[in-house]
Amino acid sequence: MIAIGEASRQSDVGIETIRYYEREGIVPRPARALNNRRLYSASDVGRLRFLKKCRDLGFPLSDAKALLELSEGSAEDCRSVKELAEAHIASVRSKISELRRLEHALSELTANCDTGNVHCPMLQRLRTKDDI
Amino acid sequence: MIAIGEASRQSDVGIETIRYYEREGIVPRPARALNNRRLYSASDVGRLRFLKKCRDLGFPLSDAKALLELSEGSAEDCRSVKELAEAHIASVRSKISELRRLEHALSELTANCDTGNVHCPMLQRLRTKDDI
DNA sequence: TCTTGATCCTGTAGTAGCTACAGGAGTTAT
DNA sequence: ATAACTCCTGTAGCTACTACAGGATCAAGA
Repeated sequence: MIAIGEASRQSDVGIETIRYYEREGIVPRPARALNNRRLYSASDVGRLRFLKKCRDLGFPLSDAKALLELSEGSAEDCRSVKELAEAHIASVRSKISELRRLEHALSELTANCDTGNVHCPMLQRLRTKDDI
Repeated sequence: MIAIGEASRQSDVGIETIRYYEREGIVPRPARALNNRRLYSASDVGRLRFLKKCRDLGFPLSDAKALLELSEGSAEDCRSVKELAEAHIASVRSKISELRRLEHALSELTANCDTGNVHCPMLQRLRTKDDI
């Protein structure tokens, strides 16, 4: 059993974040030493690492929590995992295309930008153009 | 001079958002009628529309505020506009590549997902794999 | 033994950019 | 007169942390 600082180091999840996950009920409350300090087991650290990977993959915390529960459940509900993952992939793809649209619009807007202009073409279009 | 509801309709900025912009000092405080209701001029609406376009382009509100100020300033500082825009384009591009990395990782993780699996391969990899 | 520095505790507030109330007052149409 | 609408202020909620404040405890060295 290790203290929170060591659990943080082993899982690469910040100390404050660990306590936050506990407050939010994402991870179970850990054991406590006689001096009231939190004590983490290997499987506690495993949960934190699991959550870290989910978050690194961009899953919202609620999904990460659900995935963790699926992972701990008796029957591994592969279908639910797949649904969560595919919904997330879809949202990632839609973010990508939205950002590409932005990139395109911004490139167009700044195309005529030259530092010597008296009237800034980008500002003019932001003032007047109806569609971006 | 129009009321806030009409200004909201004309600018496509929500009523609560307009009041929020006022609180935050993004737009100047509008005139008030004798009954204390806000009154917006055509240029007030113009400012809101300008901000809306900046936000739609993904500029953070602080940038939108700066661009609005540049747009209202006496000398149009095209160089500053260009700097803001290019920094923003860079951040959009970096978000895109991060999301593409995620998309790739997620596709790999779900590649072996099939609803009939007894052990979910994605969960297994989330539990064990060190690098995502 | 004393002290120093590291670690831990709880609880609260801040971040971005809104959005959604509550509770009340005034306006407009029938 | 009454109902439905719009407006007002002020506060709280959203995501997922992060950063304190103010205090307790612990380990190691002089």
